[in-house]
Amino acid sequence: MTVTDGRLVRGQLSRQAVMRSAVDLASVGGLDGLSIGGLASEVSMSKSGIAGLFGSKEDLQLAAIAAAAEIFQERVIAPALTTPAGLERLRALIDAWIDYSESRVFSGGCFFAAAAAEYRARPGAVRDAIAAQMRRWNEFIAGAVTRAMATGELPADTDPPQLAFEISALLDAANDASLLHDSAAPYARARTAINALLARH
Amino acid sequence: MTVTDGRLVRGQLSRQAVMRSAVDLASVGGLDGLSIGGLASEVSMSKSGIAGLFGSKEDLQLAAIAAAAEIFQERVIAPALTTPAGLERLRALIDAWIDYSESRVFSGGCFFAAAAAEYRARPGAVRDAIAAQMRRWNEFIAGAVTRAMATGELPADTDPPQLAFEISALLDAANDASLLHDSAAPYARARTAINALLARH
DNA sequence: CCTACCGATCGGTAGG
DNA sequence: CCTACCGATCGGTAGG
Repeated sequence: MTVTDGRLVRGQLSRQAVMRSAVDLASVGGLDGLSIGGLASEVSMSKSGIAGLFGSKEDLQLAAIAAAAEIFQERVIAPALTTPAGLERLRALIDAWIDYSESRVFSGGCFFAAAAAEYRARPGAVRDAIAAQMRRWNEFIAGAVTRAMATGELPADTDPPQLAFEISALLDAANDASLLHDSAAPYARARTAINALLARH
Repeated sequence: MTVTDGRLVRGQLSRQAVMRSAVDLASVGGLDGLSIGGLASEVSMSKSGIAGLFGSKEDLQLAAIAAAAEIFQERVIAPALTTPAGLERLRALIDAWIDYSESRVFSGGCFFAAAAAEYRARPGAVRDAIAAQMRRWNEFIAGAVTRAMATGELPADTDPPQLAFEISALLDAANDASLLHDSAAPYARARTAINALLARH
């Protein structure tokens, strides 16, 4: 397969555009509510055109999780990595996440929060993939906390996984409440709580 | 309609049992995944028997929300109300909620956490009913905080809605992570965080 | 990538 | 509360 194969290039471009729509649809209607037919009409393709791109519905769901992870990387992780390690990077990470949620990168808010709530009690490959992403995210926050301890900006008795749990809890709650009540106020509450948390440490 | 009408009595008993199954199914598979046919086979009734009890799927969903609210009242609110108002009642409320989530009163964990995540981006009567229940719950926590301020157990500059937001964020995060990772550890993290929060105030 | 089709299930209703 | 049915949509496949 060469890069100059027109069909391949078109196929890849189309697949990327299809995935962007798939993730957005799933953030609102759920990964289970994401139907092959519904996605097909959203992107003006035939149902079997979509089916052919993925193979099965579960493959489509797993592809959506991978695509969402890429966008999360671009929007949240990458911007934070441009700042110096330590408390500044931890704060940049929190700001980037709030911006990612509040600016509605996905119509239904954070894709992973929605997907985790939907599949947390349904064993299988989809739940495993979501759990792996969530674990990565929490470990990334904990790593940023550890770096801020190394610079002396957070005290040596800080418990990184515990603080990461608390930070992600407050971020998720802001995402949840903002969507449920059509309000930006929960983001301010999360910022207030996280600032107090970091000031206390 | 008299209480001695056999058909009525049986109808009410059956409706209650049906609702209990409906809420449990919805806690795992979502309020949208709750199908009339699926519920029918779960309780060994005909599909139109279930349909006749409710009228429409949306009515079934709204009835499930109301039934879940009743069980939540029994399991979380009522036990807390047997303790004296103040910090003790606030702590009883938190303990009761953790027990309600951890003991899997519903197979999929807290029904409202699941329903809120599913419908928060889908306007309509179902979302409105869930939002109203969530608002009530947060106001109840805030009220308990206010009482603990009145007894002097929490300082006068405490912000009740802010503290209620933080407490419910930590509880929801424990429910989420416990289900997603099949672990009881997140409940201990939530307890640790909430204890620190209350000790700081 | 398409049309055309499969069996299964969806929400809902007629009629009893 | 039941059987029997309606049109629509589901995931998936055959064949091109």
